[in-house]
Amino acid sequence: MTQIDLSPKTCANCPIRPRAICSRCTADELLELDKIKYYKTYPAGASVVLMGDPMTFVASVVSGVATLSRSMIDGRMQMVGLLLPSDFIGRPGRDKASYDVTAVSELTLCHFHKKPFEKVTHATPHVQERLVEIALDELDAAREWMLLLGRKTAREKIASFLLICARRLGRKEGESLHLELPLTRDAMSDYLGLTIETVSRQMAALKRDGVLLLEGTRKVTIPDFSRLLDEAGDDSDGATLS
Amino acid sequence: MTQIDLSPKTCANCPIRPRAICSRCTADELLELDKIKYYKTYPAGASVVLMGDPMTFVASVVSGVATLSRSMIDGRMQMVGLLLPSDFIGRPGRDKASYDVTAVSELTLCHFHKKPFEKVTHATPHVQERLVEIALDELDAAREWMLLLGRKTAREKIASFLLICARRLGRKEGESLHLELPLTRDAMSDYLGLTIETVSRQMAALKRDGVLLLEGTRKVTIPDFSRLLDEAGDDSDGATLS
DNA sequence: TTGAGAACTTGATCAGGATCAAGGTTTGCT
DNA sequence: AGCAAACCTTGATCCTGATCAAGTTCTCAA
Repeated sequence: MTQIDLSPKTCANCPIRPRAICSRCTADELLELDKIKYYKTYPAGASVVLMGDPMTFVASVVSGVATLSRSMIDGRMQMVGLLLPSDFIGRPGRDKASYDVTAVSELTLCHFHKKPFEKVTHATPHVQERLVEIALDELDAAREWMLLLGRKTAREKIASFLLICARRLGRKEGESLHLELPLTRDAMSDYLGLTIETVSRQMAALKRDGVLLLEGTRKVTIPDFSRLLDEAGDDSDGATLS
Repeated sequence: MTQIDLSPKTCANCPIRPRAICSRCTADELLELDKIKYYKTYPAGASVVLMGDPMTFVASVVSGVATLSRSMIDGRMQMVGLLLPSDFIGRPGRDKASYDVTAVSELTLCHFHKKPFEKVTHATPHVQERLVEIALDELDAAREWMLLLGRKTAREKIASFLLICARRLGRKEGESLHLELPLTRDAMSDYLGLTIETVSRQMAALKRDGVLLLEGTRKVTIPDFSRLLDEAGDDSDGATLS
């Protein structure tokens, strides 16, 4: 019988997400999933799927960054989700993609063919439960984003974006916090419902006001996290760093 | 053994949504659900739950209209969901409300205590599957809304809102389509990320341009549905009326 | 029927962010 | 190293939708 690969890497690639589920999956289930998985790497800028495409797989992000977006006929577009390592891609029970999925940096995905994946997970309530949880997490993020898009000023939008990045990508170092932005200014504008010029100007303004330090264009240092929280205008109990 | 009430009303009140699921629920499951359900009516304007409140129930809308919203400390608020009859309220597996839920008109809900509800549904994959589906539907709606909030003009926002209402509440009558708006101008502005004045002006403009007819302030007639589709700037294959 | 409050409309002015335009930096390829 | 392309910044101007300010029309209860 084949040895099941339970190294951290494999575990992180379980499309039902890291630890939480793996700890509840039986060896048989893991073996089944192992048989149907395959890795694929996309260059920066590549399209993973287009809206309306048949979705024949689910996947999880191993490394790199991807975005979900919707666009209008005239070219206006809005990013509706940001996918970082360990995030899940796919719509159990749905046949067609509802958004464009694009690799923003070089992107490696761990794919699972959808049919066999669904067969494995279909009758296992703990996996279904995890899928509900994933969907609700995404829903919360989307609704948080609706507040941002509908009601926040440009400056607050930028601060909120930095906050999200800081929570997921930041590493603390004494009082201050370092992170590398996963998106270009252009992609940020798509995410925030702004133009690239406004993003650039507001970044400059936050720097001028000492909310952040910039090294080059992507490396950000936040000297005072609570200051950033204020700027984001956030209601949520986000005083803690995850 | 008590007679299980399978009248349309009860079926429509199954929080896992009407027919689709009930047809797959066993008699025992339905009986269990029946035991733990209770109805409650809220006057217009009443708060059903506030963000952060412990959620001790799930429910479905029997009649009336409710809204989900998030607000900022300074009072700015954004509606993040609209609940019409047959819609589901609740977050399986979550303890606290993530949004405010407010009755917009007189609202009747069919409640289920959460603990026993989860006990009934916990080990039944077909219910879990349905819950995934519900969550994904809401996610699609939220992301569609993100495009609206981030990229559409005021006029397009109004048209899109009318479109949504038309799809769910409209009744056809020859070429044209009648509907009664479920929200006040004020609530519309909260939904669309606009001010009440802008909503009023754009409604007037659409009327002036013959996209809609108004009888009083809530009764709308759409003489040409495809015209409305154009105005909404929608990409989706919405040529059909559900 | 009348009156009070809520809901809605309309107008004038203002401002935040978009648009247009030009120049500067970084990155990666040969 | 040198060049082109992509990426980013900054400035000037414009325009959509916000804000401020009256009015008008509904709704409903006494």
